[in-house]
Amino acid sequence: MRSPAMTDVARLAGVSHQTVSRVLNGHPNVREQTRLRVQAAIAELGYRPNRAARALVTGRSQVIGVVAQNTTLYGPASLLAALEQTAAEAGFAVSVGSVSDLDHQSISAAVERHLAHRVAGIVVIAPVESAGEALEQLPQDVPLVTVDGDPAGPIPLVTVDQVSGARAATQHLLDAGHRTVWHVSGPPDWFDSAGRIEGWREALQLAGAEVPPVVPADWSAAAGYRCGQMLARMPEVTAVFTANDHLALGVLRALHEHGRRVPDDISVVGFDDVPEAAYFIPPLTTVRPDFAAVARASLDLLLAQIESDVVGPLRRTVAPTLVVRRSVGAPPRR
Amino acid sequence: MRSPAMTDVARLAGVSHQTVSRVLNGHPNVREQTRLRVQAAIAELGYRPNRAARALVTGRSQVIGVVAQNTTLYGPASLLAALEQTAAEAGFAVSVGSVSDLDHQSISAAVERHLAHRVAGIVVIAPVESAGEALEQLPQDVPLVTVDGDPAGPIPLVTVDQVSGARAATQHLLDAGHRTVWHVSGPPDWFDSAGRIEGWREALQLAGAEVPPVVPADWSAAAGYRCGQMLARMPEVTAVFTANDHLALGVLRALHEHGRRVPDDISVVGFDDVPEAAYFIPPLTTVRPDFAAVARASLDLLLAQIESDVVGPLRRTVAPTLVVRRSVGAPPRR
DNA sequence: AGCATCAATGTTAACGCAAACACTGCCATT
DNA sequence: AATGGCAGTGTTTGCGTTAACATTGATGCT
Repeated sequence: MRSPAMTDVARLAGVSHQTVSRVLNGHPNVREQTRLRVQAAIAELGYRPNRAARALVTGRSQVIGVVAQNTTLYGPASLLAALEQTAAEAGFAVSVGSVSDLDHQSISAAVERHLAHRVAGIVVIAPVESAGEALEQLPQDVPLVTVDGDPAGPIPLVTVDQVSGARAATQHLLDAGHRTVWHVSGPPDWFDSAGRIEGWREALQLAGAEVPPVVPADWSAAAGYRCGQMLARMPEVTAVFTANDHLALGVLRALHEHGRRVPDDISVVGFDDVPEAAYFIPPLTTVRPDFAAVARASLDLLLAQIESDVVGPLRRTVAPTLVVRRSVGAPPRR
Repeated sequence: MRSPAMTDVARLAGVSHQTVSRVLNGHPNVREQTRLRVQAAIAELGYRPNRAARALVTGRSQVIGVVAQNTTLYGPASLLAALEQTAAEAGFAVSVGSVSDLDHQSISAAVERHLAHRVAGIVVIAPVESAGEALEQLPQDVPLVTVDGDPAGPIPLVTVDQVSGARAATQHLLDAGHRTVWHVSGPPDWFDSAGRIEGWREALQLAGAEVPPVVPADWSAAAGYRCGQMLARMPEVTAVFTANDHLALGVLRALHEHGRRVPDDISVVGFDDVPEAAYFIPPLTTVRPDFAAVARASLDLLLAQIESDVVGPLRRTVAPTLVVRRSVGAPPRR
């Protein structure tokens, strides 16, 4: 028994399938009484429009493709969830296309998979340079938005304001009385890392503070732990801003093992506000990006392109907020 | 300029569109020379088959729908990522359908959204009773697999062996010399919670140990912290098994604040092995579920149904492994 | 009254593809 | 030489939908 199609509904309601289509798509010129009859027939048959057929005839499906690398990380996972929810509210489904690397080939392959499905638009979470390059070379026949992509690139972009977030974090530490702030950074090829470094450096320079060398890491607690072990041995370090919360966690443990108390001896600030950051030892002061806002902005940009075919250097920035907890204090008296 | 269709390829290759179709779908009876000509034409035009058209004519798209509640949590996020990857390898795309609640209505709505797209199959991450009930009442015209669903239900199911994992965790604590083990559990309506409670209780009973009352919580570090504050005040508590790692994190902090050292005074074991568990203070002994294996099993079951229409009480269980770190030690001498 | 207008509805033609069926040679068998 | 089978290919049909166009009947205007 195949599922009912539009003609079945039409037959039951005593109208043509086209009228059913009009009811379904909210066209104006349908008599109220007819509309009700059709809707009753739809309900009675449990009819559900076939999106594939609609996609075929309109050339676009009501699906948005998302390309991301590692949806296990807190940031991407949150973003994906927010995108899905926002898209659902706008009547779109979300199809995920994970990708092992953010190199040219993987990105193109993922995008083309989405293209084969005739998605209405694509959101690429493209935090590294190579991703941006890959996208620029893509056939531009589908609405595209990048998130956390290349701020200097030509592709419509939504991004968390890394710079202002990092600035706020650093300023917060300076305000507490620290002479300077060290920074444990994320992977060097991520734009997120670059932005956070930039904001940190700006805040220091603005305050006339010395700018220590960046301590390079990745996003993992493991790397944070390694860097923390080093920082713990340097008595002049009294304040650390890490590029994310997991790095902070690693740093916290290293400091703890070396007997350096937080915040009494060293203050620490993270980035992301993962849900458990409030339960680190001590509770972590951190910067919270608004993923829902990023998702909304991305969809806005995408829908704007879908509906009006304007492709321009669209850009949207979402400001994060500082969440103050107990991991920051005054520097120790010398 | 619309994108090329099969007929365009056919014209260029000097064959009929049907031959192009045969080449695309790997049908045998095509001369090698013809195949090459067609493939050359495909490459030249940059032709890409229209999945929507294929879905229309075959009645099934090469898409698998996933229904999940909160893909921000580590477990669901990992599972989703693993599913996506496994599905991609089998030539399927994954469409996500998040759901705010796991009640009847939300689940049905999400499933029906997927049905409208004529997905080939649906994976429901359905860890609570109400989800199972909703699914049983659904029209059974699409292959369906639940993950972490009702072990007693009639729907094909893949599940992490919560019981054996919890048993191993508890046994590990008993082996370290503890007289008994306390358990901080997850939300009471989750099957995961129930399974972990069951395994914990089994291990205690098998060892002839006293079974303390379950300490009820949810999955959050906040709840873990609250329970930890209580447990910290009870001198007889020397070993705690928490239903997940974030609970353990909260417990660890509460214990730390009360001056109870881990593992010297109290031992703690978690569940999930989140990436940062190794950097808790101290590094957390925990149970690691194999999400990739769960994803593979789910897809196996789904593809089996898709290909052969066998719907039976299929069931697959994936055993987790204990990861030993430093949060477990011998109980303090009295 | 006659005609234009317009709302409400129906009819037809795509969209791109795969399945069913039909056709064409060629080869092996009788 | 006639027959049958079969590999290789083409033709036709229909999937469920929307868009474009066609039709109908009622209304308002001159």
